[in-house]
Amino acid sequence: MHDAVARVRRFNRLLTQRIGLLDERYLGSALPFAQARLLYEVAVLAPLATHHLRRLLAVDAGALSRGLAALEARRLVRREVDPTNARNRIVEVTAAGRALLATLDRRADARVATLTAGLAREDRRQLVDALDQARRLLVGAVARVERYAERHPDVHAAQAAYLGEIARRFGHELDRWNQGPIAPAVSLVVVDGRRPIGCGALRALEKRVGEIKRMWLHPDARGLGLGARLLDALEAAATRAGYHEIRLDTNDRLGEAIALYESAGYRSIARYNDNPDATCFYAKRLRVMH
Amino acid sequence: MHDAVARVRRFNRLLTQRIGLLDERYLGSALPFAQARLLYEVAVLAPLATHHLRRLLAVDAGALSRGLAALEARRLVRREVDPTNARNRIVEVTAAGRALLATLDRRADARVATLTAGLAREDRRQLVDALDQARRLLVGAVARVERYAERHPDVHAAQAAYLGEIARRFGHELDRWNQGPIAPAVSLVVVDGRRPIGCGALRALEKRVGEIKRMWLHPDARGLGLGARLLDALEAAATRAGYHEIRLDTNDRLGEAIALYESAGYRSIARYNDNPDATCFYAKRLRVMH
DNA sequence: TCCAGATCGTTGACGATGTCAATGATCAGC
DNA sequence: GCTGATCATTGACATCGTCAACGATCTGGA
Repeated sequence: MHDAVARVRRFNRLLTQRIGLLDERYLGSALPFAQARLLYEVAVLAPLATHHLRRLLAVDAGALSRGLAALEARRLVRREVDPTNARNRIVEVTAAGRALLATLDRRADARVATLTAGLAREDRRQLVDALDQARRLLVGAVARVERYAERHPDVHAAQAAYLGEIARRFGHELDRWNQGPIAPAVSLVVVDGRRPIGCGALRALEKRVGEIKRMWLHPDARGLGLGARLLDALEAAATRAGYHEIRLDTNDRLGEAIALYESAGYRSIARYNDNPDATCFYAKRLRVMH
Repeated sequence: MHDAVARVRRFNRLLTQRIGLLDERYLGSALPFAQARLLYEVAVLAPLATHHLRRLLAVDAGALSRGLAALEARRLVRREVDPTNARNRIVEVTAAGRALLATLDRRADARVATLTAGLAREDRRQLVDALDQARRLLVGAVARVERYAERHPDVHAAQAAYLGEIARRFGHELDRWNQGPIAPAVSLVVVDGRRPIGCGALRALEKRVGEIKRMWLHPDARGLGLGARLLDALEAAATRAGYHEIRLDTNDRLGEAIALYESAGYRSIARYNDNPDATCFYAKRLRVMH
């Protein structure tokens, strides 16, 4: 039952935010609609610089500035000047922000539960299945994996979201080893038409050996087969670049990523670098192009 | 292919307008979003009094007044004082309004076609099937058939929409025979949560014989099984009221209605009244309650 | 016949939202 | 060290939804 609600709400979120359904507009009016959506996205992506957030949400700079100011006035988010670049602002969600978000989440759950309460169990199952399939196919129809110039702002934004998510999940920022640019690289970006919703990079590790770095998908875009498409595209780029093998490192706390690599034929290997944040290492031989 | 587009767009409309998806907001910016939606609904429902439109769309009176004024300034709709009640305004769509709507329609079609162009034929079929099923189940989950007081404004609004649609499809208003109140009657209204989206009435024809009048569903709510549910509810009300038989008249130009009646077990009978607009007559014996 | 209360459309006011443009601070690259 | 780019902020404006006030009109009952 709760899983059903969660699945309906994923579709809901896809349609409301990525496209626009079911109007969670007035869940008790704790927050106006746009601010609630903004708070959700910040919670998913923070800590993050606002100009990256702007890219990932495809919103106007003025609107974002005012929206974040409104959230900050309510002490739901915090904006701080980026110490490494005084033009930028880093956004984070406060404890109060997370608490409010949890409340809104419960209300939205209850609303969807009410919505589907009138359905027989079997119909509810069918609804959820149909919504899931519709979501998968809609995203599949819209999403594209594209090669972007290495310095394209969308590349930076998606990679920053990756670093932000890791920092949030690990409770600390990645080691300096993992910060900064990773050129020379092929940068792929997953776009849903208007927005970057994922990324992945390829760089040379040794002669004929490439390395995959910074693969990330927006949480709302996971579980739809996009990860496999992105990985395919990275491998194809590696093959075209003449590599015979791809390696990558990751962390055992990133279960989704590990499952993806293993199902794509990557095998576990010994540590091949000094990355202090990595605990797992994988490799895959590529079919050589002729 | 075109059928696929039409089906996707029905889902689209359900989500954008009844709930809110896919943002046909800026189809060339010929009209702002709310005005385009209003023009569409007027075209589907007109000729209709604005206070009925207000009920059917669940919009604020001020918003509707300003929206219609904006459309009228562009000469897309016409508002005229109701000759039978000077407080009311009757809205109609001008030829220019219909032409613009057709343009917007083509653009939306093209947009959906582009959206699904990336899918393989089989995937596109699955998408359309999933969307249709999701739409059917969502509407089924939300829609209710309820008994309203005979003079409830929503009853009048839905019945007015019925009369408006007939007038538009027939090219002329129904005969006076079919205008005015039809009391004493049971009035059922199909509601989607916020709005009336259908109606049907039952009145006494003879002792133990009831008559169904003014069955209507909003065009966007057709083909989802709601007509059968409404008819069931009317028959149940008739049974409870002690009727042994139900009759109804209709017109052979209303194919959807005739198909519904026949599939529900109604059999064609001879003319039983003087309704000048009716060409077909049906009856069904009810199971007697004990 | 007349009057009180209900119905209806319009208008003003307000806040939220999206968009565009101007501004000033800061940074990157030559 | 200078020029052009990047970034956040702010103002201006139109759209939109909501609430309230207003006047015109109608309805039902005395």
